[in-house]
Amino acid sequence: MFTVNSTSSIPIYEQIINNVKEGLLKNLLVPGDKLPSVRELSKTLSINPNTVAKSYKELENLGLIEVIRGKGTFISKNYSPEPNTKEILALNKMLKQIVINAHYLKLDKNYLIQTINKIYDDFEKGDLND
Amino acid sequence: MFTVNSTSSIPIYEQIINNVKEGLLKNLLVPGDKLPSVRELSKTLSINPNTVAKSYKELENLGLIEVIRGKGTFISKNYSPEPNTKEILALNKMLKQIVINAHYLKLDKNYLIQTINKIYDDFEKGDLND
Amino acid sequence: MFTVNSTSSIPIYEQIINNVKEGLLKNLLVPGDKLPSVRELSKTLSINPNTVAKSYKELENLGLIEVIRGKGTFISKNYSPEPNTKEILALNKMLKQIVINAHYLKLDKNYLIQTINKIYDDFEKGDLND
Amino acid sequence: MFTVNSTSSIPIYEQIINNVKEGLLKNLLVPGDKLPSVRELSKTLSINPNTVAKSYKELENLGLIEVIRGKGTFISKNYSPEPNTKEILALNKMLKQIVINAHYLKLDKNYLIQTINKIYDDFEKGDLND
DNA sequence: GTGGTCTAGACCACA
DNA sequence: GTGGTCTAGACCACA
Repeated sequence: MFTVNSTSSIPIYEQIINNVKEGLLKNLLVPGDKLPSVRELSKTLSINPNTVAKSYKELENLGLIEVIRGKGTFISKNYSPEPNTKEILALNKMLKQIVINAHYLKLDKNYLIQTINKIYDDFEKGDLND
Repeated sequence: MFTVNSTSSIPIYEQIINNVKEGLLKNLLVPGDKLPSVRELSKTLSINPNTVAKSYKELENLGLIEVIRGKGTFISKNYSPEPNTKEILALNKMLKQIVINAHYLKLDKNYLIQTINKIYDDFEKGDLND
Repeated sequence: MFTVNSTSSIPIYEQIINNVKEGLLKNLLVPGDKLPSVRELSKTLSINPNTVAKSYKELENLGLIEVIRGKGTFISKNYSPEPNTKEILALNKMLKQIVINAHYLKLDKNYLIQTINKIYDDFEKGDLND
Repeated sequence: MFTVNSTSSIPIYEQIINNVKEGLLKNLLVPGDKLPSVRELSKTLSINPNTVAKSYKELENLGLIEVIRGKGTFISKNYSPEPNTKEILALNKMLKQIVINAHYLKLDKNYLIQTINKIYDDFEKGDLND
């Protein structure tokens, strides 16, 4: 469930954040679940513990996970984002950017909507391919 | 039509590329249009000429613009992307990432589709607000 | 009267110390009162006995509680802090830090004084909410 | 204006954050001011650049400073906290904690209010002692 | 020159 | 054993 690609242009610590978000979507992670410890995950992924720690810190800032000192790191139980938060605005900007890019690639609205439908279908079918 | 934000996390040179793509979507730019010169645009935006040059270089690589020596830089007349190009795959990945982020923000498929519809509506109405 | 939050950034052993101090302010604890035993409290709060023991040790160092061997732990009867002790200096530093933080949050002196008045009012009314 | 104490129990990176907040209160820093670069400040304070970078990152998350890539770090021009933000709630909790500590140190409401008044007076007089 | 990312490794508080 | 802090130092994108 945790996989990172060190040659990607996306920083490793962001890939880990995405791994967790994706795990939530796929129900591989549910509130209360314990994440691997910083040291453990860094070994599994053959990366530096600091890099994992950075990911966990950001996930904590996002409110997605909670750290219990001396015990470990857990998926938050009561996570609920405020509407109109910075992140929702950021997501809207990303969508707008996608529309712009689609247009220049000669792809239209239907293409986008169909692709979104397909992505949701894949998740429901448990199709976990990248 | 060219606006950049130096504090954004998106590199300025990418913002310029986005400006051009957005101009195409809004029909502010059509094939054959002349772009401002590197020096001119760098003055207008108060940024380093190297940054503008980098944007134009990438736009040229993308096939979106053409440089005619001694005359200037123009929107390509015969631009048509290959299907299944790297960029379409990248766009699909961005869409998938958006679905993942939407889920963790408790936003569902309908929200995404409605937002996309809204973005297209805004562009059609000529509503150019950010 | 004893409540701890394992996800808080404040160590649990300090939260217990604060519980006792708060109990004194609210007159839930008065000199001579018996505190629960280390084992008892650790069970009630579902935390490690070592953590409770650490709290009691520090409260004893502060002079706030007294251990009577074989009988238990009690709120000190003759507690009176020396003026200008380390702790008073620490409290002054905290106040200064609060002033600095208030300013950067655009809150002024009146806000702080009103809030302090409100806190005292709440305690007098027996309003024990957090 | 930047001073850190490596023997303090407050992490160095937090001390730097406090330095900036304090500079704002004393008007040693005003919106638009450039902060020393990460490398520069790390040399001045004889600490590791990563530690300075961590401070700057958090100040950026707080919205107090803005990073302009390749140019440097600046005090935000349009900083205005949302009311009832997490930080204001945290400040209120700190105030409550101070009231509790004051009581156990036999200090009363008047002491706190007088001390706050004194702190503001000192800042107005330009008394920058710690 | 500027900040961002990452590795390697030490030491610490907390539970 | 758990995460938090810090140092030392490398490499990179951006302007």
